[in-house]
Amino acid sequence: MAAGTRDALIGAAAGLLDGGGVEAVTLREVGRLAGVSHNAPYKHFAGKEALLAAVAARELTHRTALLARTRARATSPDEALRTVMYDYVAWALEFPARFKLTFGAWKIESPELAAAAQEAQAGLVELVAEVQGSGMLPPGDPARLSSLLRALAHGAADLAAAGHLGAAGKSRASPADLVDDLIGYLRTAASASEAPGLTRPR
Amino acid sequence: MAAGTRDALIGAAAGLLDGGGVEAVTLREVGRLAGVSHNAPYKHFAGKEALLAAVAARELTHRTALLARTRARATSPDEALRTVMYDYVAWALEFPARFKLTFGAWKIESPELAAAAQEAQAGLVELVAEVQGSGMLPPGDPARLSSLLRALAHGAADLAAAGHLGAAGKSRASPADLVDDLIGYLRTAASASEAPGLTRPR
DNA sequence: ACCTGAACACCGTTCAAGT
DNA sequence: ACCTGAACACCGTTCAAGT
Repeated sequence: MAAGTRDALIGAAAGLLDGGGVEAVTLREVGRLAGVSHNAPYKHFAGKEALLAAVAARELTHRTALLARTRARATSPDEALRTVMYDYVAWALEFPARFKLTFGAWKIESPELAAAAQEAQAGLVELVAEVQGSGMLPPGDPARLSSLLRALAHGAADLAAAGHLGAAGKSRASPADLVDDLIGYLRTAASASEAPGLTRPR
Repeated sequence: MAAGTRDALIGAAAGLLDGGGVEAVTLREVGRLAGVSHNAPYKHFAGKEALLAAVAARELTHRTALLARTRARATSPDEALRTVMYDYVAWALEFPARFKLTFGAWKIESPELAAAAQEAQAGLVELVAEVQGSGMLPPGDPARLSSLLRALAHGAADLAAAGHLGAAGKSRASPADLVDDLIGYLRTAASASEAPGLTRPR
């Protein structure tokens, strides 16, 4: 009640999203779940797209908070990075609709959403820089290396959520397996770049 | 004319897809573009979802043919792999709606689509195995390594298409840059695994 | 400031017919 | 076998009111 109609609408939309994907979230049903009429949402959001952007912003904010908590609790930057990557793919597999919505293409200008996205990215870059400092990742621009890590996690999670990872039952690698593989290769590359007589090609 | 109504419907749907995304492809508009009534599609497809699956299958078949042509024309497996990866991200950036549709989650059972997906994957696995043979990629299960490569390309392309790669103008890495980075790290790891006195951790 | 009911244009799908 | 027109239930959005 005290939560306000706006938050109730966002919550109802998130619930419908989890239940049946984006196509299940209908402004009319959202209003029904929130206990208001089917066009009350227009007093809080410019339209359906704006409501969905608010859901995505809330989700991104949650993810950023989780990342900060993981960093604070981890015993090492290396462990924190792994946990963050695992959390990312686990989240995508558990809530595929939220995942797809959050990283969809937004036609709408949402400062709230843009700010949340930037903060999430900044946290990962900081973490990657820390791991580089401990020698477990190769040197170089931490922003670019974090883009590589994120792209891998994102792609593995998206393909797995859609059932496009290891089609036949042959060698089905989970997204977490691919995360492990990448980090392992990067660690090997980091060691090689430090080993005497082995320099990276310029 | 001789193309048949079915192909005309698929072509019309693909055109609408490119013009304004999935939400722009409407069974009624598809029929209009194909010169038939708004419910003629039901004589060729079970419903809207089935028509979209047919578009995705056609797209996947095209991509598989392109991959085979790239392999045949390349001067080396290494060059072929790079070209295939670049083509993948370029395709995603030029036709984001087709890309998203093709690798979306299908609730529908489409043998045509499943067969096309399997063939596309098999081609990449063969290519990766060839590159491994030339020592430019680390050893191991080629299916798993190809999943890693594909997941990176997929994630980089998807994030870039949605504008989520390198938010601020700071260090915006293109999907192709990330592909280069990954292949470079893998090559370093492959060299390290061959270098005497440097073994991969078991 | 927030909400409502009626209305409009649109869509996916079904059905009874037509050839 | 393929196509059509009418109809049904649904949706996003707008508008004139209400408190």
